[in-house]
Amino acid sequence: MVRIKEIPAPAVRRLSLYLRHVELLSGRGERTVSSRQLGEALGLTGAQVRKDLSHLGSLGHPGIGYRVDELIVRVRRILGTDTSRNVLLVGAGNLGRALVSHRGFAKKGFHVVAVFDDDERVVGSTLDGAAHLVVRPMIELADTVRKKNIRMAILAVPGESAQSVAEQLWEVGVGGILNFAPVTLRHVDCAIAAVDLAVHLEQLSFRLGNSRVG
Amino acid sequence: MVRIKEIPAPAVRRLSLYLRHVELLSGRGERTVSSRQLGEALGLTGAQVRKDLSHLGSLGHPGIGYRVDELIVRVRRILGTDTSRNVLLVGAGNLGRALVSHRGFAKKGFHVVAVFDDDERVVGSTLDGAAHLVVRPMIELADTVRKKNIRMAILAVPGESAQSVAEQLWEVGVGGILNFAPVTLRHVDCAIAAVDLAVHLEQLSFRLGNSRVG
DNA sequence: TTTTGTGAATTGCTTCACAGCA
DNA sequence: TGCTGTGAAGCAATTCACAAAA
Repeated sequence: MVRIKEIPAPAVRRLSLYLRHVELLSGRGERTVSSRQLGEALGLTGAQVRKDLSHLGSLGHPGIGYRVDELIVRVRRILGTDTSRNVLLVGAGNLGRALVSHRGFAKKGFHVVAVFDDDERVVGSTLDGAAHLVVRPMIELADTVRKKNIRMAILAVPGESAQSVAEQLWEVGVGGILNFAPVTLRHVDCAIAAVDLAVHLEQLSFRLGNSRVG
Repeated sequence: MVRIKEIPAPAVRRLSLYLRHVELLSGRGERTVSSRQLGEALGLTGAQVRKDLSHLGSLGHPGIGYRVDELIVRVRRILGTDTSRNVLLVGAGNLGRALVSHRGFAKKGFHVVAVFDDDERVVGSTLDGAAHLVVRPMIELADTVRKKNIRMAILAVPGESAQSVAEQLWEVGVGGILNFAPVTLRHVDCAIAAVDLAVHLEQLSFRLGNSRVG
């Protein structure tokens, strides 16, 4: 069987950034962009950009650069954002509520269509700025995932419950989890993206402590 | 001149995760942990853990493992979180407000001590759950940074204003920016950590589209 | 000219495997 | 025996540099 060459993980991460910038250029009416310009905008070399984009197949035009509309279509298809997706949220705390109304998700075609929490003080309440969403108890998870064809979840619960909720998500067939809880999720065979907000500040702190910045 | 060996960036990222897990173990009353156990908890090999920790100097005890209290002290010192730090927030929107009350920051010793926004509809208002914080106009930025000895900022403004705000932060002497805006910040000589929430969902989407997950 | 795509060279990270200590 | 620290090997990613296309 012919296997499509794997795209290296660091390259996939950068694809999102290329897309983001090229969408910006498109909004400004730009028609083409060179690897050099794209790199410049993101703090990368042109060679890096070309190598990354070469994974999508031959797409650039020698002497011209890349056509922004072609690039957008191609990268979206690879990332799977050429079509919109339903997403669910578990954890209706401060962070969870902010994420539901985050405009960046909708802009990329991710729609939060269900919210779950097991705290009976919030179950049944609606969310500010998203009044169509009522917080549901976890017991309804399986049902909703099936009915709304949900494959991705945002996990914004306390660290103590994160592992257990992740296992529930996996059991009902969710294939990808964006985890905001400060724990490493184990033994769930999903794609997992972890965002520990405090860890990011910690990383900045490290770089401040060891730098010639300033 | 003798130069301290640089710690590779991927190793520094993992140090935060080691610390997080070892703090958990400490809370459970564990006294020691082996590289194997630590790796197991984070999905890494023991060799990886040992190599990473070897950058901190010889710290483990052959036949025993690592003592959790020693490890905590040592990693915190390297990351610069052995002492607490004042942080400011720019952007009092939904996300910004959620971040101010994020308990994970305080747990790691990061205290949001000032909030700025240039929308006159929010300047002067206080934040739920943090009533001591009044939203200030950007004009007061320089003054506050100096008075409160602030070196790190959280940037939660719309993409359109992010670059300009970042430049202001840099000009008043902020050395590290945690950027939630969906743009790449350029021409500011600060340490920058970027968290584009939509990009993380996009990465999950990619992995779902190309996987044997499930 | 300008700019791509890509092998080759290089750099950097991870894994291996084992000597040495407790 | 159990476990660390670390050179050496292996693997992966980045950068170089240039032929080819417009």
